[in-house]
Amino acid sequence: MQLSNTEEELMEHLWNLEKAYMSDLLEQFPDPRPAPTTIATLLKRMQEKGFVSYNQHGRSRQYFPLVAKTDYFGSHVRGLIKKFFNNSSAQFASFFTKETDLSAKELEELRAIIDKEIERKES
Amino acid sequence: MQLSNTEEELMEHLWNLEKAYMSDLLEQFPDPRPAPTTIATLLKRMQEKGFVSYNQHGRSRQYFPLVAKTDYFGSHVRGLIKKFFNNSSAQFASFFTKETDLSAKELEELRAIIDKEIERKES
DNA sequence: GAGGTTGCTCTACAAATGTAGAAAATTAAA
DNA sequence: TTTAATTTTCTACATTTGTAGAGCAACCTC
Repeated sequence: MQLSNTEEELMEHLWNLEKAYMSDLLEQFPDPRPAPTTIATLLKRMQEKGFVSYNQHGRSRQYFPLVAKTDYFGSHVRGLIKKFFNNSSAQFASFFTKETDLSAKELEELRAIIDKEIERKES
Repeated sequence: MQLSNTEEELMEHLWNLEKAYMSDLLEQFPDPRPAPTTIATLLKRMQEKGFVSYNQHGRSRQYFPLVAKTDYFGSHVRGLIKKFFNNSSAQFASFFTKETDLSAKELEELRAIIDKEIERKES
């Protein structure tokens, strides 16, 4: 099952913190903070969906992600590519570089990454 | 407002066809086809959300997208980048190349694209 | 040890989503 | 022209999402 939008936002915070108590998570939200019960509900649903677990640490729980950000994100992107780009990563990459307006520096950086990848692949 | 998942799928077909009658759209779906009323409902909602319009063409309507795929997709990706990569395209690109397991050929292709972009930028 | 604070579960409820039947209107087909 | 298929609107209903109060248990504080 998929995370909903709000759940995803919460997950982001959890990925950043790696481990967190309710209060830590609550703190992460910008000012008109959601009610603590809202966060609690979300965490519960996320547990049911298998994205989050916790360690009972004294009185309360220290939550942590069960799914790595890279995994989650990777499958997300693959989904997009499949849906919009006929499953062609290169087609996507092409679109991406053209459309997202990378700076010269970013482009250089990206090329370096790719070169490294190519090298890695060759060995 | 955003398209929901099913709406997005339908939109995909519409982008592919460019213009389409109900029946054309219905045909696009793999076998356990949704009921025609389902498609109709979706189209209606998509019109309300401003993603689709139509020309009354004789008895029925020829639907067409109001939003270009590249625009829709671009803002989608930008959203992801913002949410997951701290708004850094390069960070995203790096992740992308590392994680999506491009083939050697795709990597070469991608590098060519980037080189071209760099060139374009320099001029 | 009485009262506030925190974190949790349970319950609730409005809005959005996924799905489609009923019915009307139109048209194609026999 | 009677019948059958097509397209649309309306209505409906279960599920999921966003949001949070009520209430309870555990703790902290004086």
